[in-house]
Amino acid sequence: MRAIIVNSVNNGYSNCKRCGVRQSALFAELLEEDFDLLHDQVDDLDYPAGAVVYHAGAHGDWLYTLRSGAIKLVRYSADGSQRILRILRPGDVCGLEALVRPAYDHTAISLAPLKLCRIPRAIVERLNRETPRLQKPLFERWYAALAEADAWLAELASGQGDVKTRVARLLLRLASDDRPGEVIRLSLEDIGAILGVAPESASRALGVLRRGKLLAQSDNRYYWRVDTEALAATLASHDQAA
Amino acid sequence: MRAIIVNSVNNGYSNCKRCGVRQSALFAELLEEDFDLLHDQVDDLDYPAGAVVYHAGAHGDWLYTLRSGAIKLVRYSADGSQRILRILRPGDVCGLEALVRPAYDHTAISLAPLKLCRIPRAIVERLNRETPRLQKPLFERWYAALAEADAWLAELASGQGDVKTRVARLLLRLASDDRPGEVIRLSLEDIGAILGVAPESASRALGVLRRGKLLAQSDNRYYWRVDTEALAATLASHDQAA
DNA sequence: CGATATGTTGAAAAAAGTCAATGGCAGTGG
DNA sequence: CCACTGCCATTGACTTTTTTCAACATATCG
Repeated sequence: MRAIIVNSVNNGYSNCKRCGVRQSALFAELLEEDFDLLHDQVDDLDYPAGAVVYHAGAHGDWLYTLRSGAIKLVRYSADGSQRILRILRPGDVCGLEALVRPAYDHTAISLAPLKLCRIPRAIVERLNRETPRLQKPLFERWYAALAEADAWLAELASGQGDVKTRVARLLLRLASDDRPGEVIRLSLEDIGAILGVAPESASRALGVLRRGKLLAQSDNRYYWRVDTEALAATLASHDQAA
Repeated sequence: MRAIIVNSVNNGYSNCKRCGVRQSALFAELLEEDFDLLHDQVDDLDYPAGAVVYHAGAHGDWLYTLRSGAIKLVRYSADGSQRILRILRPGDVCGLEALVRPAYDHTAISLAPLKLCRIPRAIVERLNRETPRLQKPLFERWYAALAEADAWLAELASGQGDVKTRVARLLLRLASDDRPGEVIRLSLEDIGAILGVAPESASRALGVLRRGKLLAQSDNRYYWRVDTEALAATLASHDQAA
């Protein structure tokens, strides 16, 4: 579980330029010349499910872009309870705070087998110093993280409906174009750590969705099959009523 | 209430350079020469309590730095309910998203009479283009907003204790060195919109704090008097027990 | 194939929400 | 200056939701 597998040390020129997530990722606007700086510096990593990419408090030496899988960002309280602050999906960047603070703020744990690119912080800083083209994507990333946090506060926190509707909203929010009809599978404990509810309550909410044919097992053990449209419709009518 | 009072159009050179919140604000690291760009562009505004600084969806033409008072950032749901996503205090920057999106994400409303500086977005963008010195403070601001959102998710959201402890944590988090022993006074409805609880529940929680001498009226109608140390101690022992 | 994790379900207890009545304060207008 | 009005806060009684605890089922992994 703690093993990390380094697939290959690529040269940035050939791999990053062609990377599938490049459009949505950090290096979308770089030019040919800029990629020379990445040469041999970006590593391509695989992690199994449940692996820790980094711990809160660890020295922030790398930024990561997620190519496939999903990551939970966790914060542990003094009393040992945990809270999940965000779920990252392909295209997202992880560890941005390394650009501003010496250490990571959260613990990053994989929810499914990961493919990610590990970029030394120093390289990002240098690129950012030497070309103006990295700044906009970086601002976009900061904004994306903040917008996601705001959405969780506004939609998922308590007072925004009963547990059942909040679980439904969470599933809908986790849906991505990346895997249509599929949503990353969360443990009851994880749902609890996102919504601030007891795992039993999460179980009951999922039960209702399953019975309503809105949720089912997927072929892939790390994902659920979700009827996104029907779910959205249910939520819309529910909101209307309220 | 909708009136805004423009105190004075200063010239950036003389006023911004000497501004009390400059150290913690956007322009901390600028040099003499950079201030020439600010000349006559930064306005000094006063708002009464309860005034709207900008509406969600409005064109994001300005960034604001808060010099005194407090601002709530509000998001309204489809059903008319509101959620408060952050409370800004002196030194904070407001409307950062204007650098990345055409419109503001939240509605900004004053909780007490405000003094703030209004900076045209274009000026910030230009300064940022022409000097590398603005980038770090901007990154810091993005990070500060995100760190605050994370803290609210982790400490204030449901599942992190009963209403009473969450209200206590909120008060503690709103305390600032700016006004030692004082905390911005929130209406019960606002506390509800932050914590996702009913105003009546907030009232009962405040009642307990008042009876424990941890909370009292202040001379200033817009603030509470809070025994910060005692409050922190109460919370610490409570956490320990749990 | 058993052992441990994780998920499900029921019943009781606790927390918070709702509803309604009351009280207090601020600002308004006689 | 006082009474009136409207808004916000407080409090109690009752209802609903959610948690908790416990038992049981199911799946996963060695």
